[in-house]
Amino acid sequence: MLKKERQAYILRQVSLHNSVLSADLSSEIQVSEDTIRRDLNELAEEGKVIKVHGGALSKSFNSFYLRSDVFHGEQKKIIGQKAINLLKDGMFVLSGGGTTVIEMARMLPETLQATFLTGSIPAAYEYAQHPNSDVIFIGDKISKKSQIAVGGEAISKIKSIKADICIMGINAMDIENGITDNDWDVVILKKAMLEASNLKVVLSISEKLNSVQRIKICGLNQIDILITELDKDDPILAPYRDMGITIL
Amino acid sequence: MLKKERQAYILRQVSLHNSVLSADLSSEIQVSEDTIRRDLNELAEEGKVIKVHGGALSKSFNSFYLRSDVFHGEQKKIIGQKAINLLKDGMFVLSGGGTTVIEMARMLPETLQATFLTGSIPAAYEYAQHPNSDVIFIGDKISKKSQIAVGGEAISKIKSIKADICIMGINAMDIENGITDNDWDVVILKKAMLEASNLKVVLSISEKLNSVQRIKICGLNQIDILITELDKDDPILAPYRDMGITIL
DNA sequence: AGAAAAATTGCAACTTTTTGCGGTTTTTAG
DNA sequence: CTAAAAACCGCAAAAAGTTGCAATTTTTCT
Repeated sequence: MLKKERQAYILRQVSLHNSVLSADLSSEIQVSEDTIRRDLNELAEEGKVIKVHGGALSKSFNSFYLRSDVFHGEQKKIIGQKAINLLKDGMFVLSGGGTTVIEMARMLPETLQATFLTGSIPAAYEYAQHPNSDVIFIGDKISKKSQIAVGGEAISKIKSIKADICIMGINAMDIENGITDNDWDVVILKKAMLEASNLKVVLSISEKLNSVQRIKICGLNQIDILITELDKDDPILAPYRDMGITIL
Repeated sequence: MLKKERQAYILRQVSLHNSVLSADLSSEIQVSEDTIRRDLNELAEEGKVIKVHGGALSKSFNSFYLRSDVFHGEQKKIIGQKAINLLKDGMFVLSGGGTTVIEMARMLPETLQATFLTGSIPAAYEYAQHPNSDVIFIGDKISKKSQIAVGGEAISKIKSIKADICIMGINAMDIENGITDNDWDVVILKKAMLEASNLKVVLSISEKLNSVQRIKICGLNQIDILITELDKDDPILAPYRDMGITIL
């Protein structure tokens, strides 16, 4: 049995059962556990499974309990506060769904009367807690990984609107490649969100600056404002200011 | 069972019951209490549960909407279990958003491969936890009172589909007036949902039977199946059976 | 074609992780 | 205060992982 064939078999088993044991696979396809382990390592490297002691798990199975990113909570609150200052009564706000954005949503002043458009379940929930702001959910198939609506329906809905401001958390950005991500559906969605908004605001903890992921969302020239937890004169941010981005 | 799998199971139990006992988990998954304790310690370390003597508690903010108001939780679990038996692989399920429905969503078997369509934020969130089922959110303006999408956009989207089954919690029903509610937007939505489905299933704790509210959703002749926490031969249900509704 | 290079695979020795168990200490509840 | 339950500690065995290496297969290059 060829290596590729074997790995395809493993992937099928994983997606079928949500988890596999190295020992089982070994006896099923009659190769040593070492080989299975090496296969699992490769597949994990490629991000196709999650390897654990004794076997591997499917990605989707794991997605929901891998969250709880309360680690940088304080930094995200600082970012949220800065972002809130951009919001004014009457605005149409197109909003993404990362933890940073949700932190912001929790801190919104009750008096704000804005309309939030989002495809993120947690974000919609938070916005809906605010008595004076409206929430419009952009529906479609929900991506389990990120708890947001992705797909053509959502994209075309976004393309049909024009928001005052787009507030978006990101996964990676650097000078050379701009904003990047590793989830195709999310990339498409974020592109559409940026195009549909006048003012384009990006929220990011500094840790994510100067890192790159596989798929490009947009160049830095597309971005108007960058908000991090750092002071706006911090040297890390200088190159971004030089690119013409306003730093808050 | 792999360690991560076990911890995922524990997390699920915690979020389901708000608390777990080490001894229970130990006998459920057939490992020593020490192992459970170590798992709980790890999960507590990661901030995913709160460890206490004898077991662990859920972090209240882990699940993002309030659970305290699930007053008749046990009854709703009975109802949920009955409803789950109606769901088969491959089905398109149109789902409402009451607490009873959410209770059902939490109990879905992981192996179920169905597609859930809903406009309820909490329901979508719960459905999205299931690795093998898809969720499609029917977006529109979110009603703060009920955390569901209401409005023409949602209505027309619902009207454009045909689901196998509609699972809906209700607020009031009686023989004379059928199913009634007191929120105009919700009434419109539920009407559309019923029309878009082949099999129409209503979930209701018995307390809500034989009560009336202001606005009519539909007559009893529109309903195929009624699920309550009562035994199907309970005399309270007799008049509904006489109307031709299947009682489960 | 045929040799060199690279990749794949299984094996053995060794390390790390996981887990259950007995004994001891701490906590809880009456 | 006291007894039972739970937590903790250390240990040892089993399971899984790692590493280096040799045998074999596949690929590459002339």
